[in-house]
Amino acid sequence: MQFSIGVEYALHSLLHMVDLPSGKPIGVKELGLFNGISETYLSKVFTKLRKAGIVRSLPGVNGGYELARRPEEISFWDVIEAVEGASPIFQCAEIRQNNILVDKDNLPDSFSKCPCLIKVVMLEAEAQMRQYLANKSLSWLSHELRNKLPEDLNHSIDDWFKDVLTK
Amino acid sequence: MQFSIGVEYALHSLLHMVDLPSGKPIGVKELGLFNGISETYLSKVFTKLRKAGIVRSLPGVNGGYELARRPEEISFWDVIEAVEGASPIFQCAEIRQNNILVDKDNLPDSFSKCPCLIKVVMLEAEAQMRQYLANKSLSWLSHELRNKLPEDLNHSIDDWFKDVLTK
DNA sequence: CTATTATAGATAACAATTATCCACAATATC
DNA sequence: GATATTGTGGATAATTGTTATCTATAATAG
Repeated sequence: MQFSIGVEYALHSLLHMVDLPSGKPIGVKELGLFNGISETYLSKVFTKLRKAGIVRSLPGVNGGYELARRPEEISFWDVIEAVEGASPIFQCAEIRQNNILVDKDNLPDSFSKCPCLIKVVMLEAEAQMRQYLANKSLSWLSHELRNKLPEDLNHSIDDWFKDVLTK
Repeated sequence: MQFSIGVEYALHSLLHMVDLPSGKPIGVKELGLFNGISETYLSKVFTKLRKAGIVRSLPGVNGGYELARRPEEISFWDVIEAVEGASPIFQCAEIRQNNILVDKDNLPDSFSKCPCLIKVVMLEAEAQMRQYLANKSLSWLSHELRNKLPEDLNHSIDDWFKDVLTK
């Protein structure tokens, strides 16, 4: 049970879009090159991010993607949900209905009234994780890394993107 | 991204082992039949549960499995970890090392000193979920269901297992 | 008009999950 | 001791999901 690698691609890419000058979209090609990851797969990931309203696309020459909202308002969970889809981690298969004592075509009232308790526990556990991730924003991540990475690396990164955008 | 169906199989099966008389193991065949799920796959799941020390096996005629610890001391998380394995949900691929500005064979100090911050966030999020699940025990689940399910269904369940064990 | 970029669909390569089968070891019962 | 039952471990098949690529198309800046 794992998150898709697409989540990691998305976060590492979106991170660097925080500080780009507005009105200057960045292409999937550049983001893929910068991160050393598959460009074509990354383009699929960005299509999902766009459909989720996290980024905005600008087709055509010098086009690309830019953040569709302020980075304070883009959380880790927003990104995960966009890339992974909204379905829960624990997909209850309702096997209680397979129980030998239960008639599937005529379920007892207690089943329609109460959801499977195991499912309830799992969903609540997932909600705990979700809450934590919904409180970590892209802008927080960006600031933390500016503080933690060495000055010169931050500088090289800034320069690289400045270079690419003025090509 | 989803938990294996094996987790659901395990929880639904272990649940009914809580109230069995001690010294009376129950077979995978019976548990599979009772829950209406694949017996052969369930046997693989129980092998994992045994290796994790959650159940104890007794081979031979009238053999089967029984809980290896008190149900108060078996948590949802114990079961998940046994079935899914202990590897984290977010398997950081360290793509920061692929970065075009980074020499993979000569990583900057900041990389060896600090783990990828995105990974740190994800692991902490998983820890939130884990903590919740580590606090829900098999005995809690069993008691809750005894209260919530209708009297007659609880009774039929008890009868079914009593029947099977005295065959 | 042309080059560039995102979009969408098809599809391939690969990996993981789910499920089954078989040979074998252990054990209760007769 | 013979036999039937039950777990064990390995091999494998069927199915599904993930990751990655390619192609054709639409949009747009210059």
